[in-house]
Amino acid sequence: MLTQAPKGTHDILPDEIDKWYYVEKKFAEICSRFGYREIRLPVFEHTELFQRGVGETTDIVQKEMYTFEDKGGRSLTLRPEGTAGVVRSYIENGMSSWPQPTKLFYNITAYRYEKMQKGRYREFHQLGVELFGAKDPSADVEVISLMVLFFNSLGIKNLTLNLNSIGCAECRKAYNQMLKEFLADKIDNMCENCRGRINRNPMRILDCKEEGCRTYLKDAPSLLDNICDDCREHFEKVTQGLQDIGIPYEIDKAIVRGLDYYNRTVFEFVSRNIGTQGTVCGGGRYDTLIELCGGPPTPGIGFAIGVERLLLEMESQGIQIPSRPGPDIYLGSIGEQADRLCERLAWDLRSKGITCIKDIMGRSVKAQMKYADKLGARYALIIGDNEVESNKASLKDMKTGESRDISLDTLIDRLIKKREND
RNA sequence: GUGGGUAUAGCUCAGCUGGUUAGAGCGCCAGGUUGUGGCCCUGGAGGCCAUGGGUUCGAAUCCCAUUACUCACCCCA
Repeated sequence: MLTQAPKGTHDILPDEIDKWYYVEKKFAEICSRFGYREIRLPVFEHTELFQRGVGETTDIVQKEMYTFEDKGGRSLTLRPEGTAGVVRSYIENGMSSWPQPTKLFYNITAYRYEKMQKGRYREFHQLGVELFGAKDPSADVEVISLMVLFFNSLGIKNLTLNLNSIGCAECRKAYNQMLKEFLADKIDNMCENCRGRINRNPMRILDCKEEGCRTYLKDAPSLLDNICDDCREHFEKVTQGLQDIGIPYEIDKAIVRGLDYYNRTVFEFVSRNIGTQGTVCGGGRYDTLIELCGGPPTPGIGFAIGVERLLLEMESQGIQIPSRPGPDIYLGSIGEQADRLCERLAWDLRSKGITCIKDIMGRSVKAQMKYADKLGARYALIIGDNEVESNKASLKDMKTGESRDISLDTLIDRLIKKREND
């Protein structure tokens, strides 16, 4: 236990950190291209926020939250997702009086007490955006196009964009009634899960994968076919907008999204080759959430990308991520005098912005060269008594293997010049 | 929460139906004559065989439990 990371967490080691930087940087870049600015929020919030914001009936709130009491007796919860916190901040900081719309993006860890499997962790990373104040369908299109551009910029192909509209509260009320009537004579023969859902959240029944239930559901009315005129028009404009810019999508009447706050447009990007947890990205519109949390009535829309799944997908597509170059130079030394000289040289080089590694192990020249090679150093310099005397040394190019005598006084200038040429 | 699989060196794995000092490759460290990496060669370190019980003359190997990892259901990013 002492030497084991908690279940569902994982270390990101130096060898893989470049991938993370790469993806995060790309995301920030694309977001700012659309005018989204980054927001950083606390890892924990008042438990109440998630109960209200995510929804009491959801699996997340009912059984997956990391909730604890602090020493002041407050009930706090590690965020299970990003939207609720952003909404809280939007209200608390009066963002409704900022120039509208408010466009935010974030890069967070999130926490859910879940049983692990491929692509599903208890601590996981999400990249997401939230757009407040725009109810127009073109906001939906913008957010979706941002994601597509992001995936494209990473070279990811073959993700399916699944799209649906789950209508507004009005349509859903009417639809739930319709669904209940449709199921009235069937529900007793359906699975336990469905029987529980019939009163709590009838729509979720459509999601059931049980063979038996599926046959009963074959002719069930779909929500999308029964949404109100306003919602229908909204959805049609969204699909039209996507067609206008050539973004392919599939209508999937089954996606409902597991969080209560969604309405109208919901969508996800799904992969077929990273296991059963194939949803790389999920999101949708939430026009009542801000008000529900105590803010002014404000429409909103957003999505979150699961970074672990994104990286899995990139790996499965064989996408190479450029890794950081090695140090500009390795300074090796033999003996105490030489080491002192290296110490000064290293300081000067680093002060000038040159990446420089010097020996601190007191190893043999051969061992030092091997080390320089493993680090991927561009150049290597070995300082011994002779070099201390003459203030000259031979600079070795680790790529070509060629060496050249140079004066130590000109080392920095030379390295800067060489780096520009590379 | 339900079910399946797995657990031997830092990593990837051998170790057959129980038999004495537990193995390989990679990695790490050190050497292969004077102060220079990659290839090659040699040597070394590193394992209470996940933990705890049992069966047996004898267990890494068989049985049980625990824990962890993993995959699937559920749900989701």
